[in-house]
Amino acid sequence: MQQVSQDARARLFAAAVESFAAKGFHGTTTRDIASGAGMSPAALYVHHRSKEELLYQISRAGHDRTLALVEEAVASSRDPREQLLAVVHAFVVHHAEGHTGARIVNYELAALSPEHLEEIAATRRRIEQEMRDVVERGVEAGAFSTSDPHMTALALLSLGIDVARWYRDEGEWSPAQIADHYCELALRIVGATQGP
Amino acid sequence: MQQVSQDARARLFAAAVESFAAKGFHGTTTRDIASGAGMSPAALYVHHRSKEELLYQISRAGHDRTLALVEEAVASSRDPREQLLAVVHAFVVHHAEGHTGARIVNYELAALSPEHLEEIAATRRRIEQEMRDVVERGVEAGAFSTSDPHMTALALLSLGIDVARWYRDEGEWSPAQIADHYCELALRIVGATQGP
DNA sequence: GTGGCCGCTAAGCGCTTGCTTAGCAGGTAA
DNA sequence: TTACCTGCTAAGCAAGCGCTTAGCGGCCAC
Repeated sequence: MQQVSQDARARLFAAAVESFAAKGFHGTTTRDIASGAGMSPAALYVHHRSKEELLYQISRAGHDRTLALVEEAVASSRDPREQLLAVVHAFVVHHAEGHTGARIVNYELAALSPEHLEEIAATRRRIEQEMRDVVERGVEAGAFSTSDPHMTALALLSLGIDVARWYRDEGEWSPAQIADHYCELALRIVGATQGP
Repeated sequence: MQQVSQDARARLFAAAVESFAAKGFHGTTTRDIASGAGMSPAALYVHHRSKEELLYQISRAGHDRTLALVEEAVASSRDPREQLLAVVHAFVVHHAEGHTGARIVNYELAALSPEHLEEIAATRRRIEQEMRDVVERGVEAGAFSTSDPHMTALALLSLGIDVARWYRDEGEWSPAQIADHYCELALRIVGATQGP
């Protein structure tokens, strides 16, 4: 039974992700979510405390995943140039393949309760800090050249986040193709000196 | 009376912009809009057909303004490099200063009726085409160098649009400062050869 | 002065919302 | 067989939703 219960919980979670991404938190009803999971409206409250709590869980999981992704990419090398390429590639692929979840993560923050928002915002700051550190270390090492590392790092994140907005599964580019091109752009953006 | 009436209409429009931007279309009630304009809920329907119609008017006006901005910037010079700088600067300043309206323009498209959405989408395609043309003309003239002008143009627009998401009035950079830095980034992104 | 008009509101209609409650099948244990 | 537990649903509640209707008050031409 535990297995079945976990499955029902996960189906509700997945249905909520789909619905929130397509129609937004306020545009989604608890009936939408329940019927998307093939259950009655009341079933939602067997497994989740409220609609907002469900949004929070989705946002929490999405932000944690993104932070982990970024940290892993940074840890994959000691060379700022390699770190930049790893972070940008992982970040862009994640925002393209996971655009459904990423839309909730980036565009439904206003629907979170103040307490939940503050907690999520702290994770966002850590993600931004990781990117800023990569750019700053590259500049210090003489591998990058930019007049404002802070804004440059923000632009790099911005570019990746916005992929979740415009990416379509049926589009002409695959997530990997976009990521490859964005890696080229990233090197230019940070003013990377000629490679090894 | 005409003057007073136009004023009331504009106040409702402005209140809707504020509310839609802060809470999203579905998160905003007609009572929010009316009270934001200092009027009773019924007053909204004296001046606007429906809540969706109001969103459409806001989206329509915002997209027209953006397209005009881009077209003017492109027309300001015959040199691709100058055109790029003019477009990026105007685009970024617009998305920072007008971030309230720009958020509705870019993130509330899903709430439009299918007919309204199609009309708006056509304007968006024209905006994208303008940017693509600038990049392609630059490449043809040998002023720019990029492996995929289409995706590069998309990245430039993407960078500007996302400013509307993260920009804060109380932030450390002014719209002009952001635009100036983004112009530098834009030249790098398109692989501009050394300037005159 | 007065009849007509116009911008606006008070009140409320029908419906949908998030969420609760009472209870029902079907499996488990003794 | 019986008593119980677990995962779920049918039904529905109070509140809030978009929008409508009937009518009021102040300004206008005459």
